[in-house]
Amino acid sequence: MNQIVNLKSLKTTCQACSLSELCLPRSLDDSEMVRLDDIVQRKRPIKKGEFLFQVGQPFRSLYAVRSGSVKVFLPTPSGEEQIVGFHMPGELLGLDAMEHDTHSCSAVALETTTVCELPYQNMQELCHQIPGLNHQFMSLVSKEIGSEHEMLLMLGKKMADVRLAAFLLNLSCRFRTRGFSPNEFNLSMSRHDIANYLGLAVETVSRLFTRFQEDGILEVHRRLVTIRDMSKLVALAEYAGINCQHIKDMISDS
Amino acid sequence: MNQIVNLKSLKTTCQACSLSELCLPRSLDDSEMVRLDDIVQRKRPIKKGEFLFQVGQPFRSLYAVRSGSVKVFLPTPSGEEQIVGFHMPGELLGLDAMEHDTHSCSAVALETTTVCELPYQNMQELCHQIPGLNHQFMSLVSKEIGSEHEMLLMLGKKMADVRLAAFLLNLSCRFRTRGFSPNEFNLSMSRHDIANYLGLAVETVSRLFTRFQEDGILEVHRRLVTIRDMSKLVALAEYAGINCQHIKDMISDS
DNA sequence: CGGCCTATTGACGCTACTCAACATGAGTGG
DNA sequence: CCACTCATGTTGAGTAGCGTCAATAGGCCG
Repeated sequence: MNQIVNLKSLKTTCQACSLSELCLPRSLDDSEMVRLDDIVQRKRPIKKGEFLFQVGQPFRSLYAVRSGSVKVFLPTPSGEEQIVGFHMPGELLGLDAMEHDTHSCSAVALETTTVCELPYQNMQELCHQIPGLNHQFMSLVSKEIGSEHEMLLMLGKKMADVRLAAFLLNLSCRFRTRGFSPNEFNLSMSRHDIANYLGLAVETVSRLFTRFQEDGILEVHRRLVTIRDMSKLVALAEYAGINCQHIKDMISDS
Repeated sequence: MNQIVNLKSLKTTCQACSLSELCLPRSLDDSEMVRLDDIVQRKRPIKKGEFLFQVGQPFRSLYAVRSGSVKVFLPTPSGEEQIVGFHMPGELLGLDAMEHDTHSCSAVALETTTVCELPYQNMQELCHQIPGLNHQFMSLVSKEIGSEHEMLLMLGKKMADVRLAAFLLNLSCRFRTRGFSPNEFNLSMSRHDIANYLGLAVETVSRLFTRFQEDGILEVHRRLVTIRDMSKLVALAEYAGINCQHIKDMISDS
């Protein structure tokens, strides 16, 4: 049964993909989408812990997450790692490798994950032929830079609770955009990963989760997070200077 | 006299520009460079403290720094700011605005600065016509993402001294690339800016500068920094996982 | 010369890290 | 099916690093 589903999803075209509005196909017409679809290589699902690419490997393709999630990190000489991002369906990976011809970071699946592979050479040619695709590509690249700016902002203004709040809100938004509940979701990453990403110790993250529960902000069971008081979470994150207007709008709408 | 020099530099073409190897013209042939040159608008110098663009303003152009330096920051609702980067000659600004049609950050000159304005519309067209330009553009964008990853790595691994060391090394490299001394340079930004950028308090930065002097690593007079012991600085920065191999090579060469 | 801004230095307190023990759940093999 | 192990997460105690507050020094400009 599972296999049938997987085979089916392997055949999914860009036209039929529910992520097309988030991903590269956005604003392409049918014939253009077919041409994009032609260069997309849909790979078999990769399991939790498998690498999509590793630092130093030759750069050939960009990847778009189709399902599951991926963490991207820089390994340090001391054998540790610094996570620079978590990627959800519809998001592009490997953008930092276009400068050189090798990957400057590694990407590993946090759960069973499927991706679309976009050979860079073909992408370049197609972007040349389809201005709309080029534009959308630049848009996604620009978005990546923007979200990293936001991350820098967060890491710059210390305060652990603010960082975690902003992180959770960010996830909440991204789940909502993808049609999932913004108030209840499963974290695909470990506490260790969260701590690493936010520049905190694991223990601090753990303590914050319990404190947020005591304050009635969250309910947490293992990796299942339920946001009980969105406004408190927003108030915390706003302290970091994160722009939460769209979330506030969402709250008042409901 | 000054005015004559300025007028002269205002007329500088991409072909004659000493930064062409760092900037967009790289790897373009003569005729292509002329076409790029045609769309470049060279603006009068902007003075220290003047804005190149501000958050919320409509996005029309990218900017390449020609001389001087620029700080880019996100203003927070609380009236503070988070600096996300300092830009030196040959570097592009405004990349994060391509997603929307408004700037998502502000850019202000740290000293008297000249920039080349690249109307985005024209850039897109020209990139379409000149694949080499498009490639170099993507390269610079990719480089931007890469350097922000490095920044995230630095802010993630705390330790104030390591951050400052990595920051100074980064500047040193960039000065060297531009033909200036990697061992002695003027900081165009205030201690306040450095602290903000590195996620530290001004006092901590100040204390670190004195400590680095006591340790014989630096000599600091106001904003003039002289690196006395590059290897110690590298040792500190490497602790952060910053890849310093190219700097080590440079040291052994000299 | 006086005012202002930037930078430095000192004293103190708090946040978050470290070390350590313990709890819980998942996966494995008998 | 249960006991075992390992990975993951939680909680506690102690501490160090860095931020905050405050005072002072030095440079720049009118």
